Amino acid sequence: MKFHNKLINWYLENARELPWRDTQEPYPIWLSEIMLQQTRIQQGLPYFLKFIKAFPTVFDLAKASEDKVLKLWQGLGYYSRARNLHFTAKYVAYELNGIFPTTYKDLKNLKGVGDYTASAIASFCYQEPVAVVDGNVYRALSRYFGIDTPINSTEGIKEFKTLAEKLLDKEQPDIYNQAIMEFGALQCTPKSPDCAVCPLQIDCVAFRQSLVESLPRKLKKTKVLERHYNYIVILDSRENVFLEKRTGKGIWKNLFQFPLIESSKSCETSEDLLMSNDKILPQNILREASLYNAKPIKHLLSHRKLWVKFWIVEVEKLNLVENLPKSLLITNQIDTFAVPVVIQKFIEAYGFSK
DNA sequence: AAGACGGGGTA
DNA sequence: TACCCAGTCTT
Repeated sequence: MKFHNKLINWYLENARELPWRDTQEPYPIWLSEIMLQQTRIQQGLPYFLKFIKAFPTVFDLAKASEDKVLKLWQGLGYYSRARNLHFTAKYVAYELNGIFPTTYKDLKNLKGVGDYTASAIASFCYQEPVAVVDGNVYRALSRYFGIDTPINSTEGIKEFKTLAEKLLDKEQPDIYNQAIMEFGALQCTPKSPDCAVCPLQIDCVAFRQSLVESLPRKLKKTKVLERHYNYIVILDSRENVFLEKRTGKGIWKNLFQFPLIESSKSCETSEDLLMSNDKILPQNILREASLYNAKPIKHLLSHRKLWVKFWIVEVEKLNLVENLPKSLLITNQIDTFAVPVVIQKFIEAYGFSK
């Protein structure tokens, strides 16, 4: 039996039921694919359900504000996905009359849609014979064929894509693509796959040569930089608080936060804050800052290790504070703003009223 | 070609 | 800790 037939037979027995597998409509499939980039199904699923409920059609998503989209995306990470999602929704709704492109080539021109996602939508919705290559596919192919080319090298990306195209069942590219990804996710898992019950075991090079644990190969990742973040929570008795929007480049773009003072070393006193203050906040405000968490919160990202401290400044009335940057906004509805997870956790711990 | 970009699950 | 997850975009 051919490789793709074994895979599809396995899939028909083992496939999970997922909401985006009930349909061939591009909107929910596009939405799910964007959400699942570098994201486990278990983590993405509740967000998918939330989005479909809030935005049943691409027009509803297009009509929403970016702030609203980011708020619903809060906690899922890689926020450029949400910004690109919203951009593309507006493009499809207003420039394409709500009709998604129907080919791999045209889909790939959409913002946020790369090789994988274009292949997924083209095959799932329109049965175009194009092969998906995601983390699951890399792992399954690398092991089955015993390929040790690093999957994140330029050469590896080309090699695995070519191989995937060759293996594709062109009569049912949608089923085949689903099958190989599901196989990687459930059977050919990163750690301790249960090779004893694998339908491909007999021809699997990695199994026969005991290479399962060492494949796939991957180039070393970049090193993690450490940073010290001091968030200054300025509030009055009515729980009005200052927020600023992160703009420009860098993490958490277009999300909100308390005014931030970044320091090269850990700040222990309000004097330390003054030393690191980049002419952002008035000195008389900072002198009143009291440290909320003596032990910094360690917040790990894929490329950063953040040490986070929150400082509290209570004032009489927020709108009487002088010499503040114009970029700050005042709110007593902090729960309506999209914030990074580390700030959301503080908000819940501190007990802002909802 | 290498980095930037989040957060959570797992061993 | 370290690695991984239905990757894409920028430099």
